Amino acid sequence: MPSAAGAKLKDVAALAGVSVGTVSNVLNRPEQVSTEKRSRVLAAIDELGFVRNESARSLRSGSTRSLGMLVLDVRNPFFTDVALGAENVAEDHKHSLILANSAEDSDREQAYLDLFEQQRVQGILITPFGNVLERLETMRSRGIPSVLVDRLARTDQFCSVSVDDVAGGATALSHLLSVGSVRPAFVGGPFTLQQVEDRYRGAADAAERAGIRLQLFETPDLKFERGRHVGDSIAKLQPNERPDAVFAANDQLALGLLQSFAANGLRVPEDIAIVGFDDIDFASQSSIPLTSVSQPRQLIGERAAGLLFDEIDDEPGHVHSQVVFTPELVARQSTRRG
Amino acid sequence: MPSAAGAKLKDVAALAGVSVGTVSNVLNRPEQVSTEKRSRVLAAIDELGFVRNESARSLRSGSTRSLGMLVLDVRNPFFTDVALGAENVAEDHKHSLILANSAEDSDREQAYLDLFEQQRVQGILITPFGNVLERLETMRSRGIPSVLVDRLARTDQFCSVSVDDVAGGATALSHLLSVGSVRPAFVGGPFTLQQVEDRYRGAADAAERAGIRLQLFETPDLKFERGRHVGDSIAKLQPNERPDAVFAANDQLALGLLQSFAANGLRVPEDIAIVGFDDIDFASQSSIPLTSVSQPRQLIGERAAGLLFDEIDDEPGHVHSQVVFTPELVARQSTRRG
DNA sequence: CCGTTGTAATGAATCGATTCATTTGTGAAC
DNA sequence: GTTCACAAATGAATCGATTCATTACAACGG
Repeated sequence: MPSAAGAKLKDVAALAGVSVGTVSNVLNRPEQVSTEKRSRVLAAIDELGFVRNESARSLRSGSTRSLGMLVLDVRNPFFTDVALGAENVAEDHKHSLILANSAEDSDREQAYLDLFEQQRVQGILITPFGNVLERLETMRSRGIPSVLVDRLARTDQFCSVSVDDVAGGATALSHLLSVGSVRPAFVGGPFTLQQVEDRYRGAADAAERAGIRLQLFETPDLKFERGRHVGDSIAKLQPNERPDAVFAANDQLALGLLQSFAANGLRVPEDIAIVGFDDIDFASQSSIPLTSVSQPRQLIGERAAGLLFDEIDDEPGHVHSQVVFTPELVARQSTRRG
Repeated sequence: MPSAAGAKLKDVAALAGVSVGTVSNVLNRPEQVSTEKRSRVLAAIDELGFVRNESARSLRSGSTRSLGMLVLDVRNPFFTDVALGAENVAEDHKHSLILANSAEDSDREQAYLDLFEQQRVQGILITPFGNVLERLETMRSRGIPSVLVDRLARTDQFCSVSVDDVAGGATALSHLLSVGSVRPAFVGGPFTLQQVEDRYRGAADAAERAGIRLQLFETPDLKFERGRHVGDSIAKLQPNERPDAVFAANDQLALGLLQSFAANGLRVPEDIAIVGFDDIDFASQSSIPLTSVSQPRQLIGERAAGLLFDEIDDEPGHVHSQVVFTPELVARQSTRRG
């Protein structure tokens, strides 16, 4: 249990009686070193408590063993799951993942991109918030590629991994119809969010195909509180003009509706059914388990990281690709047919 | 919008017509450079798109601008909140926080400590899982101090920031008594977890002081599913031998109980009241909002990071301190008195 | 015995920013 | 006019690991 402070490669070489080059080889290409010297070096490393200096390593070799990941909100379980998937892949490639939180703030987003650039990460996984695509392109031209996560690249300048929200919206609404809804409603907003727009469009189209009108309750955000608020106004409506089922643009909103309905004495699903979107853990853990549209979160992270490594490893021959997952519905009690 | 690839400090110096030392000064001590040269340098930096190489910087200067943080489970909202608090403080000190997930796995924990050591982080925030205290001490002796998070240091070798779980347990139980419980129960385990042990002891002592017996339902873990399972067996008991209130060791467990009781037709809080621990967001977002014992999560992270910087900045004179927060109860509908 | 081939090992040069001892320049003081 | 103080600027040395051209040596064939 040695505790010498700050041994460096040179010291190891001296103690083992070999050259610095040999020590470096033991660290990086152990198969090219004779068994005898290798074990002498390893013994010396152990005795001195030598830890290799990553700064020096990456300065000389020109490459860091790390990826940067920039998400909109670390507190959102969706993103931690995606990050988990990405981290697993990074680990397989012996890279580490630096997770950063733009917190839906353009300045922070820029600052973290600065940081990633300074740290010379090998690549970036990002759910863009502000207007950063142009910057990402110049970063790629300087050798730092990026992959868009949870956002379809409209250009073919990037790889992206996303989910087909239109299909998800259609699935959700079809499900409501299949359990007997004749007066469905959509709750969500703002429509400037592509995902809200897509989920609504999918649902509206599905309703139209069935010859049914989809009522709309537009909201300025997707938070729990907002759901409770909208829920209160829905509960106040006369039974004959009240929706018999709602599709909420995400689970937070859906949980808010659920709480409000419970507080207002509406029975779910008998009086009104609810389907959410994202299938966060708490959807299934609610008192009345929530039906939700599920996205393969870890898989999204894994594929994104996979694409990124493709581009890192094969820079010239790389062809950008857009991976789009189709979400699936998980039926639970909140839409159980009576 | 320049796109030259890989400009380095020397290039900037050449373009601005100054020495490399001056450019470095503009970057690090701008007040020591004349206004004229400073602006010439800044213009050159801009024109070349120069980004300083952090590896080279920290190799030469011997210090990185980063902290490592190692938590038990990034998917647990408790830890993301703590991390958020720590990150804010790190940002104030112009440091970045590298967040890693030991996932309650000793090997991963060791691997991340290796990584932190190689990256020469300035300090470490850690919720230890395996037996790492000894290693942390040798790391400190090599210049990397650490602070224990959500865990009271039993030695005075470390700073720590934690919560008084005994007091929290007592508060929870007193609350149940105050709303009229005469047959309370505790649900939680394993008792090898210090936190479970403490919360139970606090509750048991409070019950004893009131001359009331605290029933115990021990569990092998603290997960949602487990709560549902225990809830089912509690619901099967005869009304006269069934607890009239339960204190769950954490919110996951409490939510499981809640779901089970709802499914079994027990009314909360009329038939049985519930109090949880942690006050995660979803506690308040449940259909029946959950009373819970709340820990100042972000504050924990902030204080921990603060103590760490104290030690980093003032290595010789630093005295370790143990910060212990007292949690507080947030009463909601699940214990509303009838 | 010489030449060839291949494996191990060597160590000086290198990555790019920072540091610091030194030089240059300016103005004030005498 | 000389000295002194002080600010500004310089550039060579440096951090520590990696790289790669070179050397050392052994084995083998002819």
